[in-house]
Amino acid sequence: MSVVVRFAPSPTGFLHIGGARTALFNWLYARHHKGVFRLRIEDTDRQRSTQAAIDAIIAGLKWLGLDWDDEIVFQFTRAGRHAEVARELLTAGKAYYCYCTPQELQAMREEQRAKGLPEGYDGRWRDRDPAEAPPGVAPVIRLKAPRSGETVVPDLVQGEVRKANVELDDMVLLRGDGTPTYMHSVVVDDHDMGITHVIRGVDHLTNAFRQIQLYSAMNWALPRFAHIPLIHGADGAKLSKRHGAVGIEAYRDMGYLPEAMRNYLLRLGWAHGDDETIDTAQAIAWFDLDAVGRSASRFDTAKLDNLNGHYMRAADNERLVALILPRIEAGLGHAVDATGRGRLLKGMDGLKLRARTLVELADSAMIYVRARPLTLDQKAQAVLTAEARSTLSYSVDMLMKLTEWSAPALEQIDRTIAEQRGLKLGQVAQPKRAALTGSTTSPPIYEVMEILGREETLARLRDVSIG
RNA sequence: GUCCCCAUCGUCUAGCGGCCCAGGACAUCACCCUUUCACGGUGAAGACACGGGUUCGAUUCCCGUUGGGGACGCCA
Repeated sequence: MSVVVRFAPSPTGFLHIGGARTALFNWLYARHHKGVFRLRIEDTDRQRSTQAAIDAIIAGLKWLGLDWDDEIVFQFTRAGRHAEVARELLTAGKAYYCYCTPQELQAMREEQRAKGLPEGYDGRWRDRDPAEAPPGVAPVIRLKAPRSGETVVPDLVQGEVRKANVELDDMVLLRGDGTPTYMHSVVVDDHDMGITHVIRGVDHLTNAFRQIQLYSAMNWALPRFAHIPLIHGADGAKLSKRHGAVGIEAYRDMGYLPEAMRNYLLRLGWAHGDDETIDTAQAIAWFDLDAVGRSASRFDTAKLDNLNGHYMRAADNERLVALILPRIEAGLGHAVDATGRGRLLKGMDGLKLRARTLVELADSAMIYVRARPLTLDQKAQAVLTAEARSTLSYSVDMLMKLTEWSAPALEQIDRTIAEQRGLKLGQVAQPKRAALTGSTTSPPIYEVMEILGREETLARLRDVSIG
């Protein structure tokens, strides 16, 4: 049997971390088994579904590099089919009209809770004659679920989870206005789309019981279920707006690489021995559901940062420059010219070794494109004492005589100066760093000088030297 | 409240009865490398929630307690 899985988000918000991980697991499972990964937008809630959310979800998946097969299925367009199945059930006596008003149901729940009973619809219209229907109430169609015995979810991750049927009530298939509920559409669509494996968050586990009852009523073969654990915030609570970034695109904006995100998300709830850095090709080769754990995990930015640093170091320099250029130009207030771009490209090797996010990378890259005179930060100013500035002006003289403008030659000059003046190399180099970058930390300063070029280097040095 | 699930270092996890006085990674600390900061290297500190069983032997199996999470909509 070839594998067909789906990611089925509801377009009521952006693609959050949990959804992204669910999508990733589905995608990996499909790719590993050479199956099909489908995307279905669950937009049956017309009030809350928005085009903006659909766009955000699609953009998020694309950014993460999770490509889906076939056309996207929009659940709402299938409402006719959903109603058809509900009517079929009605005809077969496996579903019935329920005329309860929302207020009535509300009162029912309150009473049950007060008595400590499990909450749910009590089935009062199950066998009642529709002739007794109160006027003016548009009935819903409910599934006539079994009242005894138990329903079992055979789950690839959770094992066999069982629940007594008395705990389950007759779920609504079609609303009073004739539109299908989520519970009903999911089953019909998964069946019609030939879904073989339903991989989703454990928050859907209890839904699975009711959905299985519907599969049984229709005599449809059950898909395999795999309910994966949830991702919590650093404080252990459910991921929410309080934790800052919620949408996956926020992580893109914070400067994370999609491959780093994939690797990080993969390791949340799934492991392959002691392996940590797992690229996508390796993940596809290794991923399977049997290695998915059952306990929830917390989102840890520090580890994401570390992984991101790793993938940035491995990333192509041209790609990195392209990624940070918009941010750099925004900071500058104007476009970066060819000279600047050339410097950025040459500087990448030194820069990317020191950054954990693209934002940090862009910030540190500013040293190559900033206009003179540079603004010096506090520490840089402290380094540039009168003595340091005079040493600097001496080095300007030395540098002007230099014929070969290369990092090794530039370093040799400072070694000579240090020796002449009885200073440590750092005492000569650090003022240069301050003058050339406006800061006390940067890539190796001779590398910076080489990339900046003779003219720019000398100009920046003169800006702060004395004499 | 009812039902379901979970429980190894601060975090992510390995472990599927003896190889474990528990391994790796991130974070932390120290040292090395070094013109700064990183990277890299070496090392340190750091966990089987608790209580009962089962067993010759439990982190691993069973029960309970505690703690955490999830679900209880004509939302998805």
